[in-house]
Amino acid sequence: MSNSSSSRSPAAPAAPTVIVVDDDEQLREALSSLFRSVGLRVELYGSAAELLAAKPPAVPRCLVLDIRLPGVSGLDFQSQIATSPMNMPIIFMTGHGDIPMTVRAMKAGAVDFLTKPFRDQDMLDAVATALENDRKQSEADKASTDIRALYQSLTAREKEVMSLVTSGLMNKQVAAQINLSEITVKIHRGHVMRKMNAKSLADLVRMAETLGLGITKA
Amino acid sequence: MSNSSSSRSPAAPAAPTVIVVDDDEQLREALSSLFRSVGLRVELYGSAAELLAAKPPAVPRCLVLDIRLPGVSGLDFQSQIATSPMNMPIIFMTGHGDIPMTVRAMKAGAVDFLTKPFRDQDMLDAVATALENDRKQSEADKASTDIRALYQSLTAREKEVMSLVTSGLMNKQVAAQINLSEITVKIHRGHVMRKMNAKSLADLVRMAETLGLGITKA
DNA sequence: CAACGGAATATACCAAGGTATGAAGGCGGG
DNA sequence: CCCGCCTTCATACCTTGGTATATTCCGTTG
Repeated sequence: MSNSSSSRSPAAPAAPTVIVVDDDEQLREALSSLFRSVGLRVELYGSAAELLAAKPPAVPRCLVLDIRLPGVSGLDFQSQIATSPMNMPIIFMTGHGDIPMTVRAMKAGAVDFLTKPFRDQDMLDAVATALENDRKQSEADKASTDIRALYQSLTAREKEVMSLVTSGLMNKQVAAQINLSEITVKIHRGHVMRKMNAKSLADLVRMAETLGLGITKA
Repeated sequence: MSNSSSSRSPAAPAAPTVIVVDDDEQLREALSSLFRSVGLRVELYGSAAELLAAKPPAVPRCLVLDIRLPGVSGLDFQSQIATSPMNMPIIFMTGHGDIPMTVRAMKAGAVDFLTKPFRDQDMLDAVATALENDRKQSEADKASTDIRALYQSLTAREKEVMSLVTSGLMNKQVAAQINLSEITVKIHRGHVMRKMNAKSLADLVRMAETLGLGITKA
């Protein structure tokens, strides 16, 4: 069992994937072999539309994209993807780019912007950075999403109590604030702790921070 | 002309300042009048060295800088300033820039990278963004610095107790962890609350977050 | 050396947090 | 209509947090 061929283990980290979108098939193939040579998975597409039609791979992944694409431009595609669930780090390539284009891409969060011809190592460095960013991002997203799900399982009152408690008020102060008896606040508070799966008040405060609670009504 | 010369009010928000560094005097003057026309303070320098010799103005402020400067390059100056106490947002200008230069500047956090000739409005927009960034940044810095100062006033034991308490442990658990009696932990804890000026445990937890406590020894 | 502050501990007391049991009213869905 | 859920509150009891007072030990500094 020195793991070789069959890798259907559920806890497998899933090989990092690079998605290449370029209308030049030769370049696609060259990039594909470059990336595979360092152990990365690769998906190739000739246009943005093809990519959108496909199912996005598991994280970590990133996009390597020519700024000039058939159909939408690379920059437009960047803004499009940024607000979609398959948001991922982007590395641009260009043959005839200009500075304003570069600035726009970088402002919108591109990891790098390489001019053709580029050195293989520059591309690999950019991809490594992008994949690491994606890993971190999806990790943070998951934590945030999980907490948000728990939070949504709270009733309106419970959310209210959680907000006040995590802002540092004592039970009696919370009670006065929302016109309840202290004992009722304690009950809600207990429910909040259980439902949020918080093992301590410190825990709950950190969750409230992640949720952005308390900033809301300032 | 209601308020012109004498503005020595202590709580004054201090006019936002744009610092221009360019070896072309004509351009300096043009930018100066542009910025003053929208009510901004301006400081003009012919080189990076001149700026470094001067006393940096109060926030909010930002730097407008030609990429090609006498002496150090704009990019080198950027890395230099980034780690210095007078760190501030930078907007680059260039007559003969290229894409790799642009990418490097943007990766290093430049707010914008304008090619000469640029439209006045583009410059003003960039400056407005930069000043807003600087305001936010210095606000966050100040909060963090204040908390760090309070934290440094704690004794070694108190720091230890603060770390464990904000990680969610009960007094008795803290006591067991560092081999103390519970009563002693309570005393240290009380000292921590007073010294850190925390009005509640929630407060203290948030401060610990700002300090990056608990991540340290995982 | 003496004084001082940090650290540790104990006893005692009070305030606050937390849970269990019981009970009551409102409101929506089967 | 009845059941379940949310909400509210009370009494009782126990745990935990927080403070005060007092004592001891240690190391540094005037």
